[in-house]
Amino acid sequence: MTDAVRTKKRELSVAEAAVSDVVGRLIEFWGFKRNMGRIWTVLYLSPDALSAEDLRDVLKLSSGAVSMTLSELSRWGVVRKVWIQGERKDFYAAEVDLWRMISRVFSERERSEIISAIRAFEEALAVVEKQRASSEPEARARAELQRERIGHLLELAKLGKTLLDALLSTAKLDAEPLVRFLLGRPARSASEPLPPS
Amino acid sequence: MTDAVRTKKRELSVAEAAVSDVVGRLIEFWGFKRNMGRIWTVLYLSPDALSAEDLRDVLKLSSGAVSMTLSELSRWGVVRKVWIQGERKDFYAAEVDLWRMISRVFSERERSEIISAIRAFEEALAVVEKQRASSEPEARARAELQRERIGHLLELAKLGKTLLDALLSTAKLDAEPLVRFLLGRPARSASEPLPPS
DNA sequence: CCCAACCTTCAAATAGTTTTGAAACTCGCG
DNA sequence: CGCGAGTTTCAAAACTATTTGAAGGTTGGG
Repeated sequence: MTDAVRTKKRELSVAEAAVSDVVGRLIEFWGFKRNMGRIWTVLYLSPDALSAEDLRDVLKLSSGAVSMTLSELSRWGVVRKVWIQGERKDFYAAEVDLWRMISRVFSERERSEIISAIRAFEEALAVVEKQRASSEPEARARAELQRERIGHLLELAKLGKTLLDALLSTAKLDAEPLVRFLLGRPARSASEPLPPS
Repeated sequence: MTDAVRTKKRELSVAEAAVSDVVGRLIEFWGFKRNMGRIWTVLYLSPDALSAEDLRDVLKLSSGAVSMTLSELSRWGVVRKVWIQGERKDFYAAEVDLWRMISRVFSERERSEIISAIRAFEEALAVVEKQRASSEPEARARAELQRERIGHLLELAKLGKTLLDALLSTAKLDAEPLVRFLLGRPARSASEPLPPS
C-alpha cells in the first residue's frame, strides 16, 4: 500500500466503528480496558498493518495511550509488530486466530485467578478443620457448617478449573470436538440423554 | 439464637475473613463489587441469618453501603430476607445453592451481553455486505475481508452463547452431564483425578 | 556526531466508581 | 398522631483507573 493510500484513510467506516465499539465493551466487561478491544478490532478489520499514528488518528487517542495500549496488547500476544520495507515507523497487526487469542488469555489470566482461589479455599478449609477440634459445641457446629460450605466453594472452583483446562486443551489442538459437542446438543433442556462424544 | 449470643460475635474468624476476601476478589474480577462478594460470603458462612447491622460491624462498612449492597444482592437473587420471630430488624441469608446462583447470574448478565454483541455483529455484517456491492476494487476487497472477519467474530459469539445455554440448561436440572463430559476428557495438562460429585 | 522521526514514560489531569454519613423515610406501637 | 428503631436514599468525598501531553529516550540516515 502506498503512502498516498495509507494516509488517505483517517476515519472509521460505520461498520468498523460499530464493531470496535462492541468488542471494546465486551472486552471491558471481561476486565480489560476498552481501548484494548477497540485497537485490536481496528487492526483486525484492517487489510494492512497500521502505525501507531494511524490508530491515534482514527480512534482519537493520545499517542501515549496508543503506545501503552499496544504494548499491553503485545504482552497478551494479541497484536504483533510488523516490519514494513522502507518504513521507519512500526506497524501493527492483530492476531487473527481467535481461538489462539482466547486460550492465551484464559490460560494466563483466568487460570491463575482460579488457582489462587483454590489455594485460598484449601487453606481456609485447613483452618476450620483445626477449629473443629474445639470443644465448645457452638464453635464446633459452626466449624462443621463452614467446612461443608467452603468445601462446596472449593469444589466449584475446581470444576471451573477443569472446565477451563478442557477448553484450553481443546482450543490448543483443535476446536472441533467441543464445538461439535455443543452444537450437537443445542440449548434445549439438554440434560437427559448424553450422546457419547 | 439469642440476642446474647448474636451480639457477641462482632468479628470474623481468620477463615471467614480469608474466604470472604477471596470471593470478593473473584467476584470483582468477574465484574461485581467486591463488597457484594464479601457480604454474600459472610452470610454464606454464617449458621444464622444476619442483620444489616451485623454485617456493617463485621465488615466495617457504612450502613448505607450495606443497605445498597444487600438490595443489589437481592436483585440478583443471591441473598434473601429472613423473618425472625420477635425481631424488628430484617435478617438476611445467602442463597446456598451455588449452581442456582451461577445460572441466574449467567442468564441475566452474560447472556444479555452476548446477545447484544451478536445483534451488533449481524448489523455490521449487513452494512459491509452493502459496501461489497461497491464498484471500486479497493473498497470491495476491504469489505470482503471485513465480511469474513466480522463473520468469525459472530461465529465466536454464537458459540459463546451456545456454551452458556448448555451450561444454563445443564445447571437448571442437573449439573452432572456436562460435568461428566468434561471430566471424561480431562485436560491433559490437568493434574489429578477429579473429585466424584 | 547530529538531526529528525518515532516511540515510551510518567506526573498530572480527568473520568469513573464506590463509599460515606446524615437526612428523609417507613412502619408498628402506644 | 408522634415516637423511635430500622432502613433507604443521595450528594459529596474518597478512591481507582484511565488518559493526556510534554519531556526524554532511541534509532537510522546524512
